[in-house]
Amino acid sequence: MSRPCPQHQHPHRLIQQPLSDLTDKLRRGELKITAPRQAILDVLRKHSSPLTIKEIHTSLGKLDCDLATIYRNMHTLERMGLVRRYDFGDGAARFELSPEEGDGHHHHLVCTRCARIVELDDCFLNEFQDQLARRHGFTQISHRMEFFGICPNCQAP
Amino acid sequence: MSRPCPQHQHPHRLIQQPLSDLTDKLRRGELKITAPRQAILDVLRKHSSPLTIKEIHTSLGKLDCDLATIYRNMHTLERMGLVRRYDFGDGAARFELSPEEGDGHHHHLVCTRCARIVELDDCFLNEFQDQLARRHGFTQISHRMEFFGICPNCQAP
DNA sequence: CGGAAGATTGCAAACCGCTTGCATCTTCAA
DNA sequence: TTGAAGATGCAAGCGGTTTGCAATCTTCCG
Repeated sequence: MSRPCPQHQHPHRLIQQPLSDLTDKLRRGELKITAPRQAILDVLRKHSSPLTIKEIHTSLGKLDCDLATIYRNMHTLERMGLVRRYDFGDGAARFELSPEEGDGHHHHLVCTRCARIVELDDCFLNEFQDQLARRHGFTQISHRMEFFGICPNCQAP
Repeated sequence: MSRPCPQHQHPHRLIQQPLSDLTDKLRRGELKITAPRQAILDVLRKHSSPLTIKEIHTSLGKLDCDLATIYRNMHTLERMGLVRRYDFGDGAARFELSPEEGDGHHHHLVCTRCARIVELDDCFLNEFQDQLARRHGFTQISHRMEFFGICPNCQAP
């Protein structure tokens, strides 16, 4: 069922291609960029929406590798800054390159009928978030925010 | 392992005790308030934080009932206004009485080390949310927002 | 160069949250 | 009284995720 993973030929070959601007962090860490990892990052970079493991696996195409490998690598990449999201309501984790902080931080508007996702480009919560941290004595503060509704296509005529 | 459910004695007895202010909706609907449902609502009313199914099941104590019954009732109660949340990062759904809209709408600040949850009492997103709906043509819009950080107790000295 | 130690992967089994099919029981209405 | 509708317990099943293990590859050190 699963075709041979290219990993079999060159398992730990260090790949020196530049990563996306969002993944400089990854380079700074001591992470070996193996073929499956490179392929996973390529898929994530190609899509603007957060992807499930299954979607990533499907998108790998010829670079197909074992599901367990993807799951394990998502944990590894998460430690390096990848964002894991559970907020889409179906119980499956979704991943995206954009870090919670800094440039590229954004939120989504999700249609609850057809699952269409609209990217929102500005986040206005930084100041409020900082106030919150001071008020409650929290550090390393971050947030998640998603909007839900019914998109124009899905509204009954 | 599971002790006999009290349901066995009085399965569909209508219980007429007043529900919490948040659950007037439930009364208006045509929902039979059975013993397991009453017990579940009691547990939710006793806790200020959103609870997982497992936590609810544990809290039921002597009113213990089958897990499948809780799962089924959560769907039923959800249709009546109960709020299901997936935004706590472990993939398990959590439930709370407060509805998404109207009075009682609020968000949380979660400690990522000890899971302590701080309730935040004001939500300032309604106006922004309405703008968003107009701009993208969405209807029935709602949102989820959670903050994460490390609480004072968990910060290294 | 050779070989040990560590990292990564594929495979299969297990785990966990959740759902569903079925028999049983209660309620409610005819 | 009788039958339909709804709720529950039980057990099996499903999908997403994790884990144990052996094999393979890289790195490092003698």
